[in-house]
Amino acid sequence: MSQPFRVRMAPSPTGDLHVGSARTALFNFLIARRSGGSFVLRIEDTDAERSDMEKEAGIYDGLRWLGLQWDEGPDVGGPYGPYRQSERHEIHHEAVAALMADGHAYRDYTTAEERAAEREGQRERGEPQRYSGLGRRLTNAQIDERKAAGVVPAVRYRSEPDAVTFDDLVLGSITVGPDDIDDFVIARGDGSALYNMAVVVDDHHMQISHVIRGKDHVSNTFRQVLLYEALDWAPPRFGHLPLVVNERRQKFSKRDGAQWLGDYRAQGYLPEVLCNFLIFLGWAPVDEREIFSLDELVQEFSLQRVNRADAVFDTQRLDHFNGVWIRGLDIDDLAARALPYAAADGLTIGPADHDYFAAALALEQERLSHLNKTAELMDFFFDQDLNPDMRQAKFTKHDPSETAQALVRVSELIAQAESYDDATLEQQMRELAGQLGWKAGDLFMPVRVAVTGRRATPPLFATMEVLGRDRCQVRIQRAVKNLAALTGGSI
RNA sequence: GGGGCAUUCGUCUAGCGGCUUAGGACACCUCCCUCUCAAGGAGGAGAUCGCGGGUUCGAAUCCCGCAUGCCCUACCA
Repeated sequence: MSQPFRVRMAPSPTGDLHVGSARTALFNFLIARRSGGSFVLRIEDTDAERSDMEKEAGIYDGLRWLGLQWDEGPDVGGPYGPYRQSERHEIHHEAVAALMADGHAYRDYTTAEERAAEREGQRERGEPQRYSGLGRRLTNAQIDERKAAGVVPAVRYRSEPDAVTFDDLVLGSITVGPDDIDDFVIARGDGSALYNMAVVVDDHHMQISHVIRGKDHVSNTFRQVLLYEALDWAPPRFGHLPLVVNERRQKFSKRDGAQWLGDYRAQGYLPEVLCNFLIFLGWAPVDEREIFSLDELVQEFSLQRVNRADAVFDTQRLDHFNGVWIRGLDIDDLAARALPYAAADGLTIGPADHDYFAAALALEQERLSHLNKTAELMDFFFDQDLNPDMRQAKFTKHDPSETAQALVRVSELIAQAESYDDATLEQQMRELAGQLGWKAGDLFMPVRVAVTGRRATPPLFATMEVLGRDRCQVRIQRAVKNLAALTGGSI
């Protein structure tokens, strides 16, 4: 990639970024950065009636969260604005007028009923359903009549019976036959430009050099190419990415659960992970590495290595990436990221508890699969009233009263330990197990349950060190009490 | 109905005419490590490269046909 590419991302304001759009944005971002070019954000809000500002913000949030900063856009401006399609009506209109002036487009006074009837007839006869140019054949008298009757004409491109070909950066050369493009509408009755028209005009005026988008746009591309020719503008290069599909190999939809970036954020995925995962949906590096930061992707990415086949969004693989990235995070970084999730789940961690939280989190780091599991994994570190259910200890080898006696010994040991740390604790507990004639593991499990209230925890002694002597002592006392209740008497 | 595109383990992918008994990763299974859970390590199972024809000394790789799938087929974007 020698020339700086000017690429763009043109989402509709939906309030959040769709994962498919996020992926398209990623590819565009990478191409721009890699070539030293520009990444343009254009909001395609022409269809929207209501206030889009909030929905627009959702797009910004998603992009920023992923780390895909744009160089030009509605909020940051740029030399080719405005960057909101709804503010470009006049520019579109000029082009539509030009097309009409030189005969490439015409006003169509047919009615919706007439067009529907034509389609219906074609369908019944088993013919391809295409607009035959009804409006071109209306006589002046008919047109006057309709004008008088209040028919508001749409503007249609006047198609010629030629094949259209373009060379796609990903798909290669693509051709559509002469009969397969009809007189499509480029502007509504009210004069506003339709998608294909608006896109061509905007991309041209914004000097977009490469249009990289989803494969679902290839059929639009033929029309757009025609418009570029009619307008006598040099078209950009096109590159169509394979689609991200669900398990059933269809386009992602609401039925497929999480389809918005915000969903993934809420589920505790790291933005780095989304980038890392998404880029592998349709692209692979030259070697067999799998973990890439955005910066590394900028170095490695190449359009030539983009696939043509659609890719299934595999959540298990996403989860795996999340784990790898979480484990790779520096503990302070992880703590800063996990804190909001923990707080959202009701874990109150004041500034004074920060170090304690980080120390505990360090123990859970390799067990944390998603940031939103933080509280679930760590609440026992913060539960002042933890009241361990000792039945979890199972008592397969030693019954509750025996276990209680052992815990009393543990409590004494804790009280006397001159140094309350991982190594000392382990050494002394192993000694105690020996004195008791227990297998070490058989002693550790009830202690674990007593001190954490659960069976699955980080390594026991490191956990006890972080919890601290007092917390452990209190919890073991309670455990002994609970054990006594289980046996129905005292010990 | 029409058009376009695609088709390598269940999934993401490597492969670009011989180096391939088709490589890696996720998930799965076994074992090791081990105080639990993870993480990690070592193995295993899993793809006649959609099917059928060609081209070639030789094809997952090139060509043709078929099948299947997806996308598009609006005065939506």
